[in-house]
Amino acid sequence: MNEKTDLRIVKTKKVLFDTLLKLMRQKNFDKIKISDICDEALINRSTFYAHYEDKYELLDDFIEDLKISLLKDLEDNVNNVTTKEYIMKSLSILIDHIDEKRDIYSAILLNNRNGFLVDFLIDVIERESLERLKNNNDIMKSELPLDILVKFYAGGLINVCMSWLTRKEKYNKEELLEFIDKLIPEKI
Amino acid sequence: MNEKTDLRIVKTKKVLFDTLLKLMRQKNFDKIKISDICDEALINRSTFYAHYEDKYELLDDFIEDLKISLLKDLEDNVNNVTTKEYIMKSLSILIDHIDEKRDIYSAILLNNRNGFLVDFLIDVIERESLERLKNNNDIMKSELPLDILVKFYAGGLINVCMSWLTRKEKYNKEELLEFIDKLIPEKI
DNA sequence: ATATTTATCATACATTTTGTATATTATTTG
DNA sequence: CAAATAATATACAAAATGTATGATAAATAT
Repeated sequence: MNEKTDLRIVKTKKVLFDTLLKLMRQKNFDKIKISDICDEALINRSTFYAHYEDKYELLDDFIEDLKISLLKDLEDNVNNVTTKEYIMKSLSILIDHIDEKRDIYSAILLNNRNGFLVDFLIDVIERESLERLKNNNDIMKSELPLDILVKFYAGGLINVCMSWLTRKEKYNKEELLEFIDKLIPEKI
Repeated sequence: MNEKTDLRIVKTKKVLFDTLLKLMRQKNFDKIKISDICDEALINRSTFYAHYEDKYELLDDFIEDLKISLLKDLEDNVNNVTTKEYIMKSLSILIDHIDEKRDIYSAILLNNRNGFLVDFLIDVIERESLERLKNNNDIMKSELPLDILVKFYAGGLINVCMSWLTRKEKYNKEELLEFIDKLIPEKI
């Protein structure tokens, strides 16, 4: 196994991704046609259909790629620290990631496809910190269910990061992280 | 001014809304065709075009309607209390609202069109509580910008409410409000 | 109640976009 | 270099959209 995919396929998918991104910066995904993408990408429309059923599959694949690259950035985030430290470190990596791929995430945001980030963060927190949270006396005695707590922070923090994306000039990365630091309680 | 709209228009829009909702519960908005809507609604397709340019305009109008009804529920939420009390009351009304219109919001959520709720909550908080927040010493000395704070809570709280929508059996409305109460600090 | 207005309908048709099929060409892999 | 296969060019069918028009029905105004 680990069969290498044909170079031509790699090329085609890359140009499809690039073109999709380019078009998503110009207009809403809803209004983008498969023929638009192919025209712009200079590939034959039948080639598109050889790879994807429709444009939604292409977008899914595109976002899947984003997720994988995000996961890769996160993977050596060693988790032998406190929950807060871990979340802060994860968010720092996430912010670097979306900052580097600013144009991509702006387009994603513009097209209301950023929901996956909240789920992603929930996954990360649950995978890495659920046990620690369960053993946290402060939280357990607050009688706040963990799933609620995790959803609250994931939703809030991603919303802050995404809004920062559109107003980057207002605060720099370090300031943003300071604010986030203040939003997450120590005792968590 | 205040010219009454023709009854037939009211009827047509209502059946279009109802049908859109029905279809959105069955499949993704992306996959719904104008002809699907018209067939199901038993209206002529040219009638559709007499009112809307495309299905996205219909959806916008539908969501606009939701917003208006939400605003109406909120409007007699007298605001002579603390910020926390005000936000709690607003969320209580919001939760009642989405609970009553559970089917609608489930469909909206399923179709990733719930982003407007976060913006809506931000608006509500900013309109009603920004001045009070500005005069809040605890917040001001924390050096957390208000816009960040508001976005954090709006994103987090809406995310909690939306996830509750899909797992209603887990907690009842009163429990949910208790949890939210614990998530919002007293001093705010 | 009747006249007027106008929204809806039925129908037809042009256009756009999608989806599929096939033979040919070009590129990659082994 | 040979075999495999991805991409292309092309054609065409089907689906969906968008527009136009006269007839019909429903609502409003007098």
